[in-house]
Amino acid sequence: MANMYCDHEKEHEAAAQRAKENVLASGDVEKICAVFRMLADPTRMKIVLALMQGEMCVYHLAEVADGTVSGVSHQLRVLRDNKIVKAKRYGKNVEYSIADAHVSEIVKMGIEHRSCSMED
Amino acid sequence: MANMYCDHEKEHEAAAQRAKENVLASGDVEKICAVFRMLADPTRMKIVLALMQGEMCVYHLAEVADGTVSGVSHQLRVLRDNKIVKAKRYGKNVEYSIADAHVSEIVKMGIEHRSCSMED
DNA sequence: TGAACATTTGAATAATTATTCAAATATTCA
DNA sequence: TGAATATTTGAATAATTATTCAAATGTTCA
Repeated sequence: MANMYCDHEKEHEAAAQRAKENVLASGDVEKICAVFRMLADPTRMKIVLALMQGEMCVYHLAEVADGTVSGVSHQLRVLRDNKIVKAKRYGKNVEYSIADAHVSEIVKMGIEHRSCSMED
Repeated sequence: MANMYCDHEKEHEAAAQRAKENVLASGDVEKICAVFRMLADPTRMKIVLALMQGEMCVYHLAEVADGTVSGVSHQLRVLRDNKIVKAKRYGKNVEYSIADAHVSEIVKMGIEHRSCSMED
């Protein structure tokens, strides 16, 4: 505490302190990560991007995501467990849709970020 | 195409079509995912949350993230490769900071999303 | 009821990735 | 130059997770 570790010790300590008192203190880091983890997989991302255009059932989602129905169904379960999408059955079919507006917003920001960092 | 797969066939087909013409067509899905993948790991998220309070060097980041200096350094490399953080050396120290404003915005949305879905 | 269709599930495999520890590199300063 | 400090790297291990295929479940309708 008393000894200087680096040139900007004081500023760093202060920032570190703020960080600890901030979100880190809540112990919610893992839960915040969970949202992002859902969007980190290409198959899941394709599913979400597809659902942002309208509700759909597994068959069409598999088509859009270019995967098997089984594989997409597995990911839909994960997405459902994590409250990213919701499901409703209509007869033989189950229609999926985005669970809440935040999800779409976050995805849109991701797309925007990508567009703006095109000059790699 | 001609046969009905489910009750809302037409709407689903239309949405699927839109999805394919949209972001999916760009082939950038993997790149969009990359941003989210960076934020999907607790250690990396803690690093980013810390840096949102101000620039810091590995030692303090390790302290905040409650990890080893080596482990945090590895993740800093990943974050750097993915343009999430940037580094600048000052003498013996290397100061890290958030690479661009989008990153902070996306993280904030994640935190917000978490806060709003507290009623689990 | 049972055949046909739509979707989900379980178990196994394969692939990805975070973490650890020891060693290497970089920088300052006496 | 060499000792001290700060950071990075490489290789190995451990853990997580996406995908696949076969089988099970749910739903309609003749």
